[in-house]
Amino acid sequence: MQKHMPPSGKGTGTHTDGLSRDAVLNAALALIDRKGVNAFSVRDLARELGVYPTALYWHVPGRNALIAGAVALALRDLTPRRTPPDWQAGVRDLLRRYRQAVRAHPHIAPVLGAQLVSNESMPPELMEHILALLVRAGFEGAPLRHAYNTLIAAMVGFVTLELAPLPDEDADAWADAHRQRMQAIDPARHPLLAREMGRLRQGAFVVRATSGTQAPLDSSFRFWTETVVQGLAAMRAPPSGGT
Amino acid sequence: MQKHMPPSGKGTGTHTDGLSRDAVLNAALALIDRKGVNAFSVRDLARELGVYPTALYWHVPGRNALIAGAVALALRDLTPRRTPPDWQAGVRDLLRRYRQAVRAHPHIAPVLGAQLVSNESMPPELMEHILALLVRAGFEGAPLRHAYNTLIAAMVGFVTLELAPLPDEDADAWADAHRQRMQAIDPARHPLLAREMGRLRQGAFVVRATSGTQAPLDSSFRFWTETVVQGLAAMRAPPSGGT
DNA sequence: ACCTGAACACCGTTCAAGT
DNA sequence: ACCTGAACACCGTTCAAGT
Repeated sequence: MQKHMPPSGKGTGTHTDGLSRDAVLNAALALIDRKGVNAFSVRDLARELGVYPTALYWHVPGRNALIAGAVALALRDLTPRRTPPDWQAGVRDLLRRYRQAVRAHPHIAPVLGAQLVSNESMPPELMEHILALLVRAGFEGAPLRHAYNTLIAAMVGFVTLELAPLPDEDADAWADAHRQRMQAIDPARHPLLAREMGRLRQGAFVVRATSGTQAPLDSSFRFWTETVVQGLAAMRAPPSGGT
Repeated sequence: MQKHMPPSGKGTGTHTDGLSRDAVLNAALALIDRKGVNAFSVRDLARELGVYPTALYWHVPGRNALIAGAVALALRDLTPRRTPPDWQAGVRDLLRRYRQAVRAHPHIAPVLGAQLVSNESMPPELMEHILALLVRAGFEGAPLRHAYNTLIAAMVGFVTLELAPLPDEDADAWADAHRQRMQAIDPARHPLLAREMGRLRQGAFVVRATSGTQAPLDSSFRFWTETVVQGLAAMRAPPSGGT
């Protein structure tokens, strides 16, 4: 019944020969950092560790768990130790820290966006911290849950898109083709798109031909952060009449 | 040089025997709807079409293109024909329509969140429409680009998380384990999380044990939408002094 | 307890060959 | 123009066996 249960923390610790769950996950994260999640394979990882592929199954239930564990490592030091009194500063700080953490391991971005729930990558301290910020902002009851969902979506959403991987097989070929496609936009049918093309090419989702890894969207990220902070501030009280 | 170029639209059209790029992509979307993107395989698709796997390569360059094309199909009728005069209503409508489109094909959510850029899934009409809304809201110059990025992230972000697939192998086993994990939260270390547990289990990211497919987060989505609208409204003018 | 080794049932994609 | 058919170089995971 009870498998995948390594030496229990204490014990051994003398020789670095044996694999250990931690060593495996660290190696997995390193490999993902180099090749991306899609190209990440159990067999590659085993090769890297000088071990038969099946040896890994002693420490970890399978490929998915390897990825989830690696992502958890990447988010380990994300949560701040204290909740700042100013909730708006706290939100800004949270978004900034999350972005920093993912930027250190850009290839995990797709997993965070798409499989957030299915792994235990998200530390409970982070969720507690988010709730604390929102309680300080004055949310309670049902709206607290909605604000919680909103803040998590805000934290993950922008960064997932910003760091989304471009096709890395024939990277240059794709980039050229994409640039042409964008330059070929018909100004008659899409006037605004054509007019703003110059600016959008600098760094706009879908239009850009580079990933956020190479060309960070710093000022758009700040804009995003302010939008969220202002929006949450406005949502604290029930909408005051009007249209 | 020029491959993957089917009959050119006109012509034939008499017999439904030959594959045609469109038939292939439609079948791909149907298969993805049933099995999810991860489990989607070229060989399965070929089997379904009663054809050798390699036959598909005549109509489409490879697996990635199959997925991108299928996603593009799912977003085909997303863009509204006209830009409403009220930009706030337009934003609400856009987010709602996007969510509806993805809810019709929930398994494409991960791809949209993570690979938005790399495929041509995003129709140019949609980008034009987004720009039109934001111009109506009063954005121009650099802020227009930032608002564009913000609105796209807002459109994609929440829905990607809401419809993120849970582990579907041992679904029930995972759900039970996850519920226990959440129930075991230590109230001493995570007081707010423990206190709000009852409400959060109903439908909060990371905490919930069901996907948005089965348990939609309707009211949180409305909250999200309002937050974005209010936030954008606040960002139209430069922040007016104050702390 | 931890790893080897063989085996199973798959993959995506290439290339040459058919019609 | 469009598809067959064989082949290549991979996968993740199982199970029994070793030590």
